Amino acid sequence: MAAAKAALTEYERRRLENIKRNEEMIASIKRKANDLSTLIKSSKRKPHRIAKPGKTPVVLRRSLRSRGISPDSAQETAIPTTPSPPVSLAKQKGPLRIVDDFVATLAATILDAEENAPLHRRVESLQNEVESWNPASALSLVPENTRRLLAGRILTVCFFPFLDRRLLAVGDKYGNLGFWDADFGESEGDGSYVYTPHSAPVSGISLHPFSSSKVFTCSYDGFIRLMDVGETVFKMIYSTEDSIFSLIHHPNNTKSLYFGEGQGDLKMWDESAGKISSSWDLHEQRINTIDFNRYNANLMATSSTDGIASIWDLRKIHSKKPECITTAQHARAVHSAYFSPSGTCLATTSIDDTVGILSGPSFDNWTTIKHFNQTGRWLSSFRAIWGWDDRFLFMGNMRRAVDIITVEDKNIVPLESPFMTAIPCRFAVHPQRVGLLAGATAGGQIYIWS
DNA sequence: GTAGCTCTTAGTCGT
DNA sequence: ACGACTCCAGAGCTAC
Repeated sequence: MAAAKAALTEYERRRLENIKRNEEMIASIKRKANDLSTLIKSSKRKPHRIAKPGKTPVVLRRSLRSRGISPDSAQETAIPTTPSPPVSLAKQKGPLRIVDDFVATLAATILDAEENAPLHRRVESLQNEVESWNPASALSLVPENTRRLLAGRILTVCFFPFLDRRLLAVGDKYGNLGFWDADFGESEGDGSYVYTPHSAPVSGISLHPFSSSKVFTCSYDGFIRLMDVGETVFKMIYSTEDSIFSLIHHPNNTKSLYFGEGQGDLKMWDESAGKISSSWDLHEQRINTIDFNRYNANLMATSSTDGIASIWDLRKIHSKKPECITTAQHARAVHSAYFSPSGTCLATTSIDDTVGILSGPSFDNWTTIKHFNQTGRWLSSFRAIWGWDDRFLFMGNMRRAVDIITVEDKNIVPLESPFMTAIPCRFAVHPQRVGLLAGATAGGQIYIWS
């Protein structure tokens, strides 16, 4: 009890600090972008649908092609044999400045939402809401909640934790980072913001736990970048020759950023020290996901293409090749391993066509659920994610549907919609709002069920 | 042990 | 409506 109270106080203290900082930032950004803002307000044109051909610079705005819009500039059509987006500035090391008319709007949205968000959603009220919630009847999709945001296959989706604003961050194959503000004002723009901080697939997005204006991304290009919307810059946090496949903040120790690099390495970047402070060789092949148990943040789960999902105790991984608490051995590559909301189960997804559930006091009880997971090479692999309690899992279905798995009886109900024109393969649940589920496709679309 | 080849698969875009 | 193109996933195979 005492610990929980202390944690809350710490949380509140940090939030108040952030709010103060954000106020200053908003003022600063609004000052800096005053001309641009008036420009936006006075025009009815839609953000990011306008070409700016011929502009050179450090602009990180996406090309039209990669946005899924046919290119109309002579420059681009002149090179029809180059299907991939133009060689991006994202390849260079060091910070990338964001030169964009609309980033001020995005920054103000994020900073405002963060400032106005209730200090803490009561866990109990969330639980009451969850108990009476039933996905099959509660989830529906309407056309306004679908959008093609990016051109490439989406690998990552992430909700901002705002109660009153449905804001998503999404990463695709081309290194694009897209934001979709589904509650954007009607008359101005369409709530889309697209940047290109990377030159290869964006494999992970992690928001700073106490400051949503700090968006960390990792990529196959070997970079970890930090989009600090308050400073309108993509900082470079870390770079390596290997690919980076997964990224997550430690939920309590917010200055620790864990990421999976190369053939099975897990590294920890220490924000205070500004360097890598730990490195372990946990797997034989790439680490696809990293997750922390929210009721015992010393427990960390990894999933790897080597066919193994493991649970580690951070207090006991001192050596270079540490021992794990439990492993789930799949027949083939494991694409995800996520702790359930209560922290008592671990759900794994493998292309051996099973979803595994580890449960029991020491996670030694193992059951599997059959599920077709052969996505092929053009779709992102399926990952079963938990809903808002331990009852349901959500994941993709090759028949253009969302599969809702009831863990208790292993029953699978597909959720279909005429507005779903492609197979959703990556998902995110809203951390604060029960019944808000986002799915993303290989064609760059996003769907928000509610 | 590993480098190299081959097959699978969905969706977009251009005609 | 159809065909070309995508192409850093993963596995199984062969050859060294």
